[in-house]
Amino acid sequence: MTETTSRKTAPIRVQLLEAAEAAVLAKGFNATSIDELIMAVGISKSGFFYHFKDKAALARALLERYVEAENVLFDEVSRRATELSEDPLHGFLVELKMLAEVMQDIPNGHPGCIIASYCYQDRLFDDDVRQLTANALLGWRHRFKARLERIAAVYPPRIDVDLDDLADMISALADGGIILSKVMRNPDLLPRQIMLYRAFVRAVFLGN
Amino acid sequence: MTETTSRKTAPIRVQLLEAAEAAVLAKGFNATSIDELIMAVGISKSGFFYHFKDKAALARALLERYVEAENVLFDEVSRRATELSEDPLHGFLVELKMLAEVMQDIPNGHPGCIIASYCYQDRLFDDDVRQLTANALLGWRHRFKARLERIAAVYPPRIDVDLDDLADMISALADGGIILSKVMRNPDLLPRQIMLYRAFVRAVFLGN
DNA sequence: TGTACATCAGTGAACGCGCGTTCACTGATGTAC
DNA sequence: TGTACATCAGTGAACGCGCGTTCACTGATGTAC
Repeated sequence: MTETTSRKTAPIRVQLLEAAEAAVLAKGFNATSIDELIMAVGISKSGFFYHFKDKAALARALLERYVEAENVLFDEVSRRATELSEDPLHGFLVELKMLAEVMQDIPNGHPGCIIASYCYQDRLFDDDVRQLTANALLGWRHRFKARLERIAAVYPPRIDVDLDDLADMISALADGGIILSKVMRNPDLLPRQIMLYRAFVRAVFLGN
Repeated sequence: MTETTSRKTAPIRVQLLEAAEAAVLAKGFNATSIDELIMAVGISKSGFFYHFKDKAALARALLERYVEAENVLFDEVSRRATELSEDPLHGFLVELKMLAEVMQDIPNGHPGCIIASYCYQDRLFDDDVRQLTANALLGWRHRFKARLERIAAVYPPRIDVDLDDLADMISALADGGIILSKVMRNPDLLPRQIMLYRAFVRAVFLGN
């Protein structure tokens, strides 16, 4: 009954994290006050400190929740894509298309990447948090590199590229595409960049 | 005698902007206090308000200075590259190589993009500032699209891509590459992403 | 079934400090005549 | 060359408000015996 879509009221702690995520992505961590979060959720200030020992604990919980959710999303899309195709290249191309569609379908565009936000405020956080962000990006590099290597074993690359770089490129284009979309107020720009990445992958392994 | 390399002490206003830029890229705008800037520069708080009517004026000046500097850099690299080659495609490939080298040569890696930073804190700023960031990205789209169109006139694209998207891709990869480099603490990641973009452009117009 | 205690999920009031901003002032340099 | 005034580039003290954090407390639910 604990739905991920959280029909009806989610636990206070989760409500706090949801309010915090939106605020942090819009104003940054420092400008996000505990006061505004408790007002949004309807508890007292001391109630906040029951759930988080201090503001730094909120920062860490927010990051962990975000990374976990992204990993679940990637797992899900990857699973659906590999079900549809035996061939590693075509499976990956399907996966990228699905990823673009997921981004396309977010009502007001992707709300933003907590890692990118934290990266531009990293002096506010301890090394613990910095390590978590680096590990998240490393994880995505490994995830996509593994897929690229399975492709390269079947389709020898037509273009000389480093597979680590090509794996990182998807993180770079996601973060960069989110920024494009947000700044230009055009949600399409992110999925379009992902489709461009797909065209590149196709060119690398298929030659067109 | 007013050197852009600013040997010997720059004007106080410029010193304030330099201190502010470093602080904003490390902690965000809200967490950057006027106190720390005046301590870095050695003036009193009222001295700050002589140069900027309020903190919002600092935000705007910082952004304008950053966009201007980037445009100067792009102009410079573009000029040097077109001098070296008549052919639009080879000129652009040289330009991208130079851009990667410039990024490579920054001592501790690229310090960060003010536009990306502001994008993740945009509720802190007025529409004036938001318009400036959008216009900067639009300018870069037009700049690179013009180059791509001149290439496409000579080298019909082998891969079906939208030239607006391909032009935007360089902004996306720059912003995304900066984030990769900062989070993973590896300055090479940004220039490597730019070289990957170069490989893609080559594939689009040359087929390999 | 009743009593004692523990845990959970908070409340309410107070704190001190850092922040952006204002205001009246100042000493050095530039300009008009 | 001397005087009057204006501008430039700041100083110093005070302000009030918002922030994160602490502390003693509480009422509802769960568990042991």
